[in-house]
Amino acid sequence: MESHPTKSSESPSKDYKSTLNLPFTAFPMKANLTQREPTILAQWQVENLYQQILASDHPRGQWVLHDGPPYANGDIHMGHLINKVLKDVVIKYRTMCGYDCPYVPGWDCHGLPIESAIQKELGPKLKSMSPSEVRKLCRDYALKFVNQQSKSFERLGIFGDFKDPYLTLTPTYEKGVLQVLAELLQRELIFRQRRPVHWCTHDQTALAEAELEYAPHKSTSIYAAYVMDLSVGSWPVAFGAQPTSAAYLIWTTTPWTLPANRAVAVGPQNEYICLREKTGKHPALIVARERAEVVMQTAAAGPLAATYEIKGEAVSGDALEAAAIPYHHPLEDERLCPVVCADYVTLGDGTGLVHTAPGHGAEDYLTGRRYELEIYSPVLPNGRYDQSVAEFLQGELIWDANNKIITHLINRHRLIAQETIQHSYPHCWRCHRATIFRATEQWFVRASHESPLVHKVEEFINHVQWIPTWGKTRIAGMLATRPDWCISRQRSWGVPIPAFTDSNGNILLTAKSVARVADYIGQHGADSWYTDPPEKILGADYWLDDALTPNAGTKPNHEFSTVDLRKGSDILDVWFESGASHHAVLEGTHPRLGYGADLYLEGSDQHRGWFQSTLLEAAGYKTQPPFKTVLTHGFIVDGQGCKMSKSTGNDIKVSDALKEHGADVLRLWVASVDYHNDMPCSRELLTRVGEAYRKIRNTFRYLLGNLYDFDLSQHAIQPASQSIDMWMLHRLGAMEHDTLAAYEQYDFHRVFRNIYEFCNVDISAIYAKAIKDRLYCDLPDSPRRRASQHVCFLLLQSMVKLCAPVLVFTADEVWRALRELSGIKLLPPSIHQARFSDLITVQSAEIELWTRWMELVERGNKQLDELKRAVGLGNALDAEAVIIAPADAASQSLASLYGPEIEDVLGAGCHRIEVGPEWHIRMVDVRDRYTSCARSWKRRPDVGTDSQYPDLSARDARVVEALRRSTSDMSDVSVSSRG
RNA sequence: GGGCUUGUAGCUCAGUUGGUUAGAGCGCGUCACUGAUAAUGACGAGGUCAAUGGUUCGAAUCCAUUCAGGCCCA
Repeated sequence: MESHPTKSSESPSKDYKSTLNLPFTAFPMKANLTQREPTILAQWQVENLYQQILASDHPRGQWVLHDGPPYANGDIHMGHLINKVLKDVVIKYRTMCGYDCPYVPGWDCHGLPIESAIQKELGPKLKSMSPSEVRKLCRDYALKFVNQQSKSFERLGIFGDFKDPYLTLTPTYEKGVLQVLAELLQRELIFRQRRPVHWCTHDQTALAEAELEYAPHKSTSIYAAYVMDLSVGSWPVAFGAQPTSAAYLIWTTTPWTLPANRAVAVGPQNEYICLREKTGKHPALIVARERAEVVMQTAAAGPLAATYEIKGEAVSGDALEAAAIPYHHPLEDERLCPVVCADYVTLGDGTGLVHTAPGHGAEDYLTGRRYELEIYSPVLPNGRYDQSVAEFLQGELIWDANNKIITHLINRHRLIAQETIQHSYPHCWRCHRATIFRATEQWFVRASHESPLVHKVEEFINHVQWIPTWGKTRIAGMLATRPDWCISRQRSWGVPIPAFTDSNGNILLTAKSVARVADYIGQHGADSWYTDPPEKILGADYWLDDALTPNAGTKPNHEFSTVDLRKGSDILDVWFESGASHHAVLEGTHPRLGYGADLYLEGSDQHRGWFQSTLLEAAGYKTQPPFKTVLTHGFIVDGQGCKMSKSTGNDIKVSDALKEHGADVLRLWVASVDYHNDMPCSRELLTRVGEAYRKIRNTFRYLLGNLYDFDLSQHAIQPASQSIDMWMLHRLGAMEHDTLAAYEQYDFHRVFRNIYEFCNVDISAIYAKAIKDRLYCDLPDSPRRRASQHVCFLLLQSMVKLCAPVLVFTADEVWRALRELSGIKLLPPSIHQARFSDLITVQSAEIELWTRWMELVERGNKQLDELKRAVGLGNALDAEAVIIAPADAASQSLASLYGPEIEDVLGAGCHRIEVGPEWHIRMVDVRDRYTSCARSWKRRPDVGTDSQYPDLSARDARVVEALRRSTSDMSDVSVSSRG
């Protein structure tokens, strides 16, 4: 080994380093994004970049993504991040395709969360304040968070009209909302009805489905006997002899609804039997056959402590109904209630007989309507019983009433059993307290499945592209089963439902009156509803002369006198407000956008939320759908695929992640995972993405580093057809093609994969390695070198564009470095003003040969590794590639043509061609055989050919000699023009 | 409990209409380089395709059930 000539023994080596064209660039390897990004942002501000982009030419016309408004409350979280980044990526991509893509961010500013926050701040002071004063505080609160979130979004590199966003609290927006309401009134799609709605007794308001959260809740469940009046109807003979007393056994988890009981529902298909207690002292019980065993076990432990047994045959539910034996109301003995049939009665739990209180349950209500039962709801807004109930319950809080009712039942021997159960139960999204169903007078949009509105929505749905495709199934399914939409809320922070009542109780809410109020509020803001008198708001006496409000209790053609009107105090559901943005923004606050957005892009939860409220409203009066495409993304989960939440401690804060990684890394993370499903995120994953970012950045740096003396206008040169350059261009073309297709299909994780693997494999492991020798060692102006530099430039230019929608800061930084190069000064200042270039295409005939050469390279690498282990060969430059080619002339000529390229792709010192039966390669340790070139470090036979440079290979000797001459001839021109 | 949906190496993802020994990049391990250097290259080890049971000559792929997640609802 010692006999091998080594580099260190060749002292002149150091002297040659100055004759090399080593990479040079001011572009730093370390990104330091946390510091750098804000300076880039500041630069964009100075350049007024977003406005510049909007003002430029857009040959492909307008393309609008309409922003779904986040709630103006709290700091932004990862959910905001993915949504806004995805939107921004789409918009930047479209912009670079030549579209005009204005982005108007919006905020949902009204609603309970803000009002609750203010209430909490105010405490008891609240009572002394007028709605207007409270609204002022709510407004300030909302605007504060709009401002805060706005800054956070901009920090993420999101472009948009942040100086002129849409806010649901502006008068113009509010006007738009009311105009939509007027349109729906015009088409008789709004009605008023007494109906059970989800009700929060703490916040004293009706709640929408979207305002509920389900959580475990402990309830007292009871088995209660509703004693039958056997003097009426006919005892089913199948039950055996008629007992002296009998009862329907019901099971409920809400004993407090017993006062409102109006019927017992049975399943028409279910079979019922009669249980008799052995002693005969207690009433016989009617239960579903399938539930009998469970009931007997439970009852045995109950207050009656009795054993029951089955007597007689079973009868079906409809037979039970037909028997028409009423029962005595559990709390009002004199009231007789019927047995009715209902499809929803299941045998999964309970007794198969359902206590039905039409004023306190959705299904109960429907049953109540069908059987014309009283929709009775004796509970006040604050959750206390009114005066219509039994005396011992009047004024009682319902949650406290359970025990009183149970005691009452026990005293009257009507409680068969009682237990505490834990089950999932709806809670108010704000105060997190359990909610109830309570029948009240509310405003509804006719949106249940029999409404014409729903048919129109179904039609719209078919004309929308849903991504992923199952979005359509999902929203269609929801639509098919949805109830009418309760749009009234008993709060102050929102858009008022501009209904008036006169002293006779007639209600004024018509398309005309609402349109009139819309104009007024559009001028004076919704606050004016609370401050200004009806005659000022409406302007003149008013007639109910257009669409009647069904069930509003107003006679046709009733004449209202504005001085006799009182303003209603309900406001609209916030979902109605945001759902109106298709008009209030696209045709109202920002009419340049126009109705019918190209894209809505939100989390998949919005199938029930914004997409649906938008569709329902638009279907009420528009002929075209409000969006052409709906794209949904999933939710953030942790490394284990579990939901992120503060309570489990697996949540990642945007501000922390931003501080640690910078916006571009976070954006790259968004692009790296498949957002169609849940998006995994963890510290480890972000670190991984950070590494990917560094690889991409370093690739840019390497390419830039090799272009320091490249002038596009002078040096651009076509590579030789057999060169690795051609292979590289071909790969670039293919990558560009697929990456742009991936953008077009919103497949951003494919964009990421393409770019990242391209950096790792095509550029770094293959191309950069192969062209090192020619870039570093050739004469600066050698065609071979210039051709590779040109390819480096093309790579850089293409990749920086492909990265730009995602890596908004880094791409801009690279772009500005690119502009500094010679001969290409016409580029726009920022990458975000650039357009995608035409695709690079390379004729494929010669390219196909490269699959064969790459196989040889792979085998060569394995052999180099074996040589490394076997004989300690550390450097491929000390090896010779022996390319074995078939003997025919064509193969031999191919081998000699591609030999030098294969040598370079392997990073070998030299190559030689041999004849063999088939294509093969053999790597040979030539440390004993050849000398290493002191300049290129290639170990090859032609070292020392030039006697003037005995330590150099032929190529290097020529180069050094040429450099020597040029420096001595033109001593004022430096060899390398770096810096 | 219902609707929609997901489950392929440690991680992120590919796997066409079922067809050899299930792939890639990263990470990891080992080694090399020190002229991309807080970089770079090479080689290598990793998988019962969530589980079970079917259909089939043949299943990651089709069917059923189960388990574990997610969103929405009850």
